[in-house]
Amino acid sequence: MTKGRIILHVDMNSFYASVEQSHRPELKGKAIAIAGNPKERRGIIVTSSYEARAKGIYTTMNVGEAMRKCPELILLPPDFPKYRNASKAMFTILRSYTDLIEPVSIDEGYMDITDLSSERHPLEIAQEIQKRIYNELDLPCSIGIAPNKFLAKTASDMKKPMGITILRKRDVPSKLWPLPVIEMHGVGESTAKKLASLNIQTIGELAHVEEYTIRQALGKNGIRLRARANGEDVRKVDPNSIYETKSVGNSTTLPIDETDIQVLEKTFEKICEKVAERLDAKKLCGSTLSIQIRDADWHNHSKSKTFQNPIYNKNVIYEEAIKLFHQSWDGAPIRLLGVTISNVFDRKQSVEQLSIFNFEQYAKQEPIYELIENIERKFGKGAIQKGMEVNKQSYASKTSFSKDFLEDLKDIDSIE
DNA sequence: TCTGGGGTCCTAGGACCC
DNA sequence: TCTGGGGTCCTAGGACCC
Repeated sequence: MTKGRIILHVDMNSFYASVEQSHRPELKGKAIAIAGNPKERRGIIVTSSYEARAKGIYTTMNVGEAMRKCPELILLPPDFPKYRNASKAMFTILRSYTDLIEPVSIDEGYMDITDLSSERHPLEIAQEIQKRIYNELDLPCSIGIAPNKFLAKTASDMKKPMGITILRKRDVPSKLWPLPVIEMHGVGESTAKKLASLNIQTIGELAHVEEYTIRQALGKNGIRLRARANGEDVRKVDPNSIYETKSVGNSTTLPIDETDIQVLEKTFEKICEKVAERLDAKKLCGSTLSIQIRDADWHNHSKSKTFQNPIYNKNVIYEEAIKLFHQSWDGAPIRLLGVTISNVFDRKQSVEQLSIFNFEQYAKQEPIYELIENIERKFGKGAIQKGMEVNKQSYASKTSFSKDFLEDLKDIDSIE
């Protein structure tokens, strides 16, 4: 029997819009929205104030349409550094209570306050946190208090803005079960449709569905959703999850559905540069590269390749991305292009994982001396000169460095 | 209501190994 | 010569979330 936990979910209310209003008080009480460039088709509403929402403005809405619907709407371009600062300040307040904090996005996070609750009532703690975020940062938030993450998240959603909601396990039948299943986190349009075909409309009906039935329809995910519908969730609050990046990507919607290869290649160049920049900032590299293509009808295609050695250099990423693109593009107009590096890990570890097979990929990214140094650090001094042998199981064969190899190294030097 | 850009996790089939 | 079952890795695509 595991001990019961007390989890808070802190959710900032219309975060970007609230940050703007806190910086410019004259915007308070007005319909404002953070949006991309209205002249471009990718100009959409990212966040809007509650005043704007009251007039029918919602996230992903096209800016042009939003202005038609609400002519007095004040549009602001996103200012991410500003939002990141506000986010940091918010988490600093949370961290003054416990280190058991798991940020899930820029504007929300979980706290495990089990150990604090022996001295103070959780509600009192939540009230103080909410008050501090409001008084010190001038930002509203909602907080959910529950025995697990799912219920805490659900609770924080129940009263907005500036709400605090307690959701106990015993409240599940009365408060959760009557709600339509689409309200549940983890249930989107597609899952709701499948559930509807099983005659499941409410969370209560999902909670009581037969195991075999739900597994047939939704697999492992169905079993998990059913557990959540019963208020069960065993996930721990994990403070390290933010440090465990799985992938780094960048994508862009083109101004028009594009077929011009020169424009597409230029776009890839920019995207790859951004990906490389962000990998640099995080000191990461990754062994899998994928490209995304979205066509005019919103059909997505992806092509990916996994390399023996990790990549991170912008030129290498670009070269390989273009190769994948030419292998998969049929010439149809393209709406969106994207590039993602996954299977990422710390660049320091890349020496450890350095494979001599197909190592040119790696060599192109490293100044020549650093490469030799890395190889010798891993395989011992003089390894290259000796023409060492490396056994690679998956190929069940051996290879060795030769004089030719060393000649090749010289050429690689010319690559920036 | 016609949809940006950042992600995560899951599934299913095929290749390959033991 | 024809055959099983388990495990891992890779690829393509889908669903979901903020």
